[in-house]
Amino acid sequence: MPTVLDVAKRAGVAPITVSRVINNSGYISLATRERVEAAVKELGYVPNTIARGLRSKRTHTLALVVTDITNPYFTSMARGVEDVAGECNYTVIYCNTDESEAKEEKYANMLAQRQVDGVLLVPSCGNENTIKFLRSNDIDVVVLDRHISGVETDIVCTDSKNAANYLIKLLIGLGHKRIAIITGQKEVSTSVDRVTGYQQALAEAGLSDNELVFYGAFNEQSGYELTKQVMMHSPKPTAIFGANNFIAIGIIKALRDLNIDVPADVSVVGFDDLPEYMFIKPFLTVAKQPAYEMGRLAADLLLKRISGELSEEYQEIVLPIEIIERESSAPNKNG
Amino acid sequence: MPTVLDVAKRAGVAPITVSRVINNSGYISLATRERVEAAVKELGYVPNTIARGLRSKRTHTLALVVTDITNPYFTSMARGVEDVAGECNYTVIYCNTDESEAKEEKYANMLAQRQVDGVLLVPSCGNENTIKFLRSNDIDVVVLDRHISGVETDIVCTDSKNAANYLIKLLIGLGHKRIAIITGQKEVSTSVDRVTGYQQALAEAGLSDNELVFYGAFNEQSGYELTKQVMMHSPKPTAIFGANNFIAIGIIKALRDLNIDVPADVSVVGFDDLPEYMFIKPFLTVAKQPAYEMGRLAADLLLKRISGELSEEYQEIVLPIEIIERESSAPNKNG
DNA sequence: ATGAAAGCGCTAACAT
DNA sequence: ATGTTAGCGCTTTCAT
Repeated sequence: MPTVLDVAKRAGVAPITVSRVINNSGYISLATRERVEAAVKELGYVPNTIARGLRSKRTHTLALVVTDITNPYFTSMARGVEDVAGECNYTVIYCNTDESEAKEEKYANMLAQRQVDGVLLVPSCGNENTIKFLRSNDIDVVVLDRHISGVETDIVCTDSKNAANYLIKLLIGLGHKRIAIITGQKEVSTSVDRVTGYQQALAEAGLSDNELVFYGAFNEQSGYELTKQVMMHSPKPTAIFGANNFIAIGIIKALRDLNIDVPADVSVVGFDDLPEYMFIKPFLTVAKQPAYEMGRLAADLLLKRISGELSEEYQEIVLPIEIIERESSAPNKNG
Repeated sequence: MPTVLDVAKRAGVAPITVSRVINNSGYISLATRERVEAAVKELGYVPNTIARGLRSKRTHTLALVVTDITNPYFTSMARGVEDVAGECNYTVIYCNTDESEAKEEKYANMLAQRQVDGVLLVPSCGNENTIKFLRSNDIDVVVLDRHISGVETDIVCTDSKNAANYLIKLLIGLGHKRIAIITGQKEVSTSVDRVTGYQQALAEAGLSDNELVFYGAFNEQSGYELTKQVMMHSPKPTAIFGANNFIAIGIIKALRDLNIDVPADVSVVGFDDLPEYMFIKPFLTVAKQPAYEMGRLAADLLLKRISGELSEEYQEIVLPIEIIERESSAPNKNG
């Protein structure tokens, strides 16, 4: 693969001149520029960002650290990040922490090694170590979604407390008096904020004695299990607030398994919307491809290919498709 | 920030020895190893992957190029890729092409510049240029989901034709005779494969005369519009096959807008499942955060911070939350 | 408007 | 088991 030197020789100039043409920096005569550009084309030269980064201390790379890209909330966020980054010729590395402090640390370390220019961080835990560590490695950080204590930082978020307050008032307005909240980890700001909003709404309605707060984790399983606990409470709540989308799903499933009707028996409200298209009825009959498994196998294959441990022959891996019949397909009665 | 040299001095060894300790390569006495490790810790040394990559020609970086990370099918795939990569200390850059050949080319270029070790590619178009270009830059490629013509390659995919064939047979088994297929671009292999499976199933049932094939794009809008066209056909089809999840959603919405009942009037089957949690009833009342916008604003803020064009003060951007009332919250009738 | 020299931080290749 | 030397490809710095 050609380097600046090759291009320089071809164009009869010094390497630095090639650099100047490519980066549009400094003064270059039109004639020189044209000769250099011609040489670049002829040789199919592609500048090496790695080498550039080593010298210039800018890698033109960002990282997005979320808890789980699979949560549609973070998926949308990721797409937003990538769109802007792409427009600016930045590249985005993404990482899933699964709310684990250990994974967050591991990734922070990887990102520092990689000299990314900046990190967009949804903090998995309440503490400021990651931010401090990244900063100590000259990496800018913008926090997303959750507040962090113990350190000042750029942050983009919403007003969870207020929204939670509003949701609870909505339930109170519907006549509910025993309202439970099922939320995430105590250490996460959004978890706490949503509880605070909940408590304030109850207090304002003189219902503070009815507080029913359940901390857990921001996933479906936790929502499911805590709902079963909640419903053993006596008297039972008539409404439940799930503090994120996955918890709300867990709630709905648990209530269904308990034969409790929503909303006739218990009202449910949630936080974070699910993609609009999930609200379509009827349920689709589909051919389901094993997307996650495909991703895993492909990455595995690629890594093996890279390490050279594969024979020359190209491989084709074909995975089975599962057919799932649901209500959208029914016997024909229309001729 | 400390370098190998600093660590080497501190430990009283040569830089290469530090390198050997860090990479677990070559023979190192226990005593030396311990001294080096101590020095690493004391200085808070973090190896520079960029410099390493420049020398060793391995960046430990993969790229995942999909059409749209927002499609849950690709989201799951991405998570699978990242899990494996993370376990191997590889990092993943991801890119959305939106089925655009131009974007694919642009990203291929960016990735070559960045010297990624390998690319996982869902080809946006049928042609082999991207693969050839990447290979000419010493980058390994594994193709995902779609076949490509004109070049041999590693590939991970499913048997679309067969699954499509099965779905159509299922409809035929339900008594449907006029079945339409709404699919994606003619240039995309999965699009063609699914049509082929459809055609074969019809042929086997002696229904070839009833073929109703509509090519468009793999998105909701295309599914929506083509459905309106399909339903102007006379006699109307009694079943429609949507060749991916977004198309199927478009179909369902169009039929709803046309006051056509699914499945009483028209059966619908799709390709690619939607996340399981999408099939819960009732519809949740939620507080919806503007995730995409948050991502965009945060990336923007970070890039500005990196470029130094921001004042010293940290910024806090708080976005509004939208409350969406649906059926899951109802008046209390349970005391 | 162009170039020469140096060096970013690391590791491959070759000693010892 | 450890060290020396050189150089990856680029851009900064300082000339001219």
